[in-house]
Amino acid sequence: MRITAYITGMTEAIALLAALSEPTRLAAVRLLADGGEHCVCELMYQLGATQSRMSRHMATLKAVGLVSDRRDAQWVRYRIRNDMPPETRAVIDAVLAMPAREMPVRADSFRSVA
Amino acid sequence: MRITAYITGMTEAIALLAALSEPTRLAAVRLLADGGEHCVCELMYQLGATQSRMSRHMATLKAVGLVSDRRDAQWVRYRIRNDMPPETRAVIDAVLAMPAREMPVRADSFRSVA
DNA sequence: GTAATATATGCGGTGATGCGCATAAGCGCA
DNA sequence: TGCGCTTATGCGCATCACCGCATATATTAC
Repeated sequence: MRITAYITGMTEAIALLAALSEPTRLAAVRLLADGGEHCVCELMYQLGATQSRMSRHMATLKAVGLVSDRRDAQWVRYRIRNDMPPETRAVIDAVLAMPAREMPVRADSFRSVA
Repeated sequence: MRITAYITGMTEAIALLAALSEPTRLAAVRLLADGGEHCVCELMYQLGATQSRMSRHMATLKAVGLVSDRRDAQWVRYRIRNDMPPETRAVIDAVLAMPAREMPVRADSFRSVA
């Protein structure tokens, strides 16, 4: 899904889900969920990501309205936006409440019994 | 995101989000959210999708454990799984609660003020 | 058996996405 | 002005996701 939602007629829900469906971005949101400000350098360190990679992912999160950024000297501090629609916030909270468990190998990948 | 979660070490949350971040799949989940059974032919009609496309999307939703299917004569009836983990169900409910509004053109796509 | 209906799947094309690399741009300080 | 630190971005590449088309499979009816 194209997350460049400025042009396309994309639904907010889809933009939100697409933004969160990337592991590094979701991990960043998890870190930012403490409510504090985090610079890119800290995020890349915590998540083991490249500088350009982390910068771009944060730009994506910003584009969909999940985070805001603020210049502070050399640093750019990102934080979760507190003026999100409550429905959006509810989705994020629900997602973060999910255990970080891996997908189990499902025994019923074949057709379910009637 | 690769949703073929049987091989990769993918997080449940990521698999769920990736599955829901596709417009047709999310729309299908919306239709199935009435709790009833819906065959592929009905879904493709309601959503204006091709047969193969709809079939594949439903297979994806099934692969991540969101829906189950059942053979009924020529038809395959899909429904929302009722044995989902409550955290997963909570995410779905939160997503479906989001208004179907389109992404607004954000005036603050540039840097936020300090 | 054949025909009709419904669904799944192999295959190839196409565009989107995520990445690294290099470089530009912003900021403070000497 | 120049240097160091931090972040953004242009570019090309590799991969992946989604698609349509054709075909296979499953089931019922005749």
